[in-house]
Amino acid sequence: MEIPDKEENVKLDFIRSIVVEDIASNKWDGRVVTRFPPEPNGYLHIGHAKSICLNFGIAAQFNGRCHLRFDDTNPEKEEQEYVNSIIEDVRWLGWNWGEHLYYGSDYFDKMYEYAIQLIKKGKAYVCDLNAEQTRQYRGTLTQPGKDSPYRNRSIEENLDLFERMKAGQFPDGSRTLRAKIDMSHPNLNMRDPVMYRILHSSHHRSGDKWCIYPMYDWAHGFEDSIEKITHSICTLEFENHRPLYDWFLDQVEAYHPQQIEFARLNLTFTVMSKRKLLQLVQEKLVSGWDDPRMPTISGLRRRGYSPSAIREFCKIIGVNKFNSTIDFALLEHCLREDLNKTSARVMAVLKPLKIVIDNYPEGQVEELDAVNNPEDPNAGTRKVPFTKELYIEQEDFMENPPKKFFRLSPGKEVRLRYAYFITCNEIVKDDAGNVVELHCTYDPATKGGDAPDGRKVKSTLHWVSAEKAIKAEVRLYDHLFTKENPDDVEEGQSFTDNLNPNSLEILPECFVEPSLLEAKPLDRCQFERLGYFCVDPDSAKGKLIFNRTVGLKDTWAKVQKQEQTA
RNA sequence: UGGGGAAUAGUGUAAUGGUAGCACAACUGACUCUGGAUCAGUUAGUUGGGGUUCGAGUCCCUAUUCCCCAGCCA
Repeated sequence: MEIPDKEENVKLDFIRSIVVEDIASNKWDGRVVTRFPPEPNGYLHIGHAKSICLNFGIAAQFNGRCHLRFDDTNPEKEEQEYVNSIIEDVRWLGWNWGEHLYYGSDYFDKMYEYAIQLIKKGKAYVCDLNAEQTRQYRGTLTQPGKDSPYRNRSIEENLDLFERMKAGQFPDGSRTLRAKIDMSHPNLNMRDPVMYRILHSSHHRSGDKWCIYPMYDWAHGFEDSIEKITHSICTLEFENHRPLYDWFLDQVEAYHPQQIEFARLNLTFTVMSKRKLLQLVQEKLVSGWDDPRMPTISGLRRRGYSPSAIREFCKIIGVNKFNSTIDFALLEHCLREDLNKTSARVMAVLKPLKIVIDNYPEGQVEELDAVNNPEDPNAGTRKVPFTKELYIEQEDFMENPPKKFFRLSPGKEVRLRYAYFITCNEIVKDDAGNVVELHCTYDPATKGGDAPDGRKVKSTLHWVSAEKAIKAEVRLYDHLFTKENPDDVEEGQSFTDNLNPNSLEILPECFVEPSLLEAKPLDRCQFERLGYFCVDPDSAKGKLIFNRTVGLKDTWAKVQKQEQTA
């Protein structure tokens, strides 16, 4: 497993500043305890990574600890599959919670005791209003609510009714336990919020033990409290809930962590809500939660992202209290920066064009030395076989090249990387006029790629031996959505209308150099001049499949684009 | 029109009353056996209006804009 970098040098964002102050004032006896509390109702995505890196990062930086806690208070949406994936993803990102793996559902008994306590204080009551009535009684943003007719039941009656709710004597939705706060409070969350609802639903952990389940507001503070969390970090939309968080904890005089809210991550060209990601999966608009186009951790992993690239990204985007949308290019920048340092280089040809070296001996095979990673001398070298018939990239040849095209064209000399200078002499076309084969000559004196006479070429091409190369499938990806903001839709449309029809391009007939024969799923490498690639888990013995993680920066593509628009 | 938050280059993010800095993006150029990488450089910013102050992105007032809240979801 990759180990996260030292967290010591992380700049002090507003949350870390609070932590530093609290340590200085000894507010929590010097303790720093954070938690990452996902609900297991979906797969984790890059937005969660921001929260994970924040919480685990703070713990690492300040000698504290961070708990992984499943906030599993709604059995209707939660599944073990999600628990498993979340554990895998957080671990893959490189974080370690030690023995501190918890489940909110493990605290249900304690929460129930607290509820009894609140009823006994006259601060909670069983309400017989149904969901619709409850909404009507709540009032609106500008109008106060009305007290429930059941608001003033006696403590004894409430105790009895709540006991019978727990015992399963009432059907779903027939009653709730509510906090007695203030139906005219300007913050709607304080208008007698529901603490428990009746749900005869089997829980992924507690099974059928309970048929009443705590609501988030009631449960979350106690989960934090029981675990002696110091800084309970959550996203902005919970700001309105903080008064309730505080109220509940204070009513029962429980240990009281500090809730701090920060802005969730938004990224261009993608959606980040679990609901929408679920929809993409359920409607089969992607191949699954781990589709390489998904912003999920599992999707990014399969795409070839490295944990350290994601961590670096989370580190540099900062933490704040206002909504912002990060340019996807920044994520890709972090990716390339990491992959450039760590990826072994290999040669692969995606759209092959056969070339024949006319003056190269028939049947001869030369094993040429190639550098594995120019950024890392320790990565060593490997042998690449050179033969009379080769493949180069179709895009690397043009019959009638424009001025700025440096690659192969009739009469032009280029270098084949680590091999020889070659010159194109003859073009073979099919009946339709497509170039299907090139005849070239090589200069034996340029073996290894340097001309003894000091002559220069403008371009170096990648290539593979037609006889020795391995066939492979390559999957190219583009943004899943065509718009920077996929939610930018016409009236009546949905974000799925902005799906990019060209987000996946499958190239079934590619060739990679033979050193890749033993490549295993999730192995990463750079295809020289093309980009970073990763072996897809769909690969089987004898059938290699590569995902393009991200392309290399391509100034030629930029030049082409400029000329098109000019 | 209730309450809670927030506004710094195109995008992010620093500056905690004292020269508005950094990154990404874009654009130049150098170098290169990856048109990669690397290096050098350019463009570009404090939401508006008042006030306090020797001095304001920062403090005060005011206006504007944006986000969140009316689940028995989290």
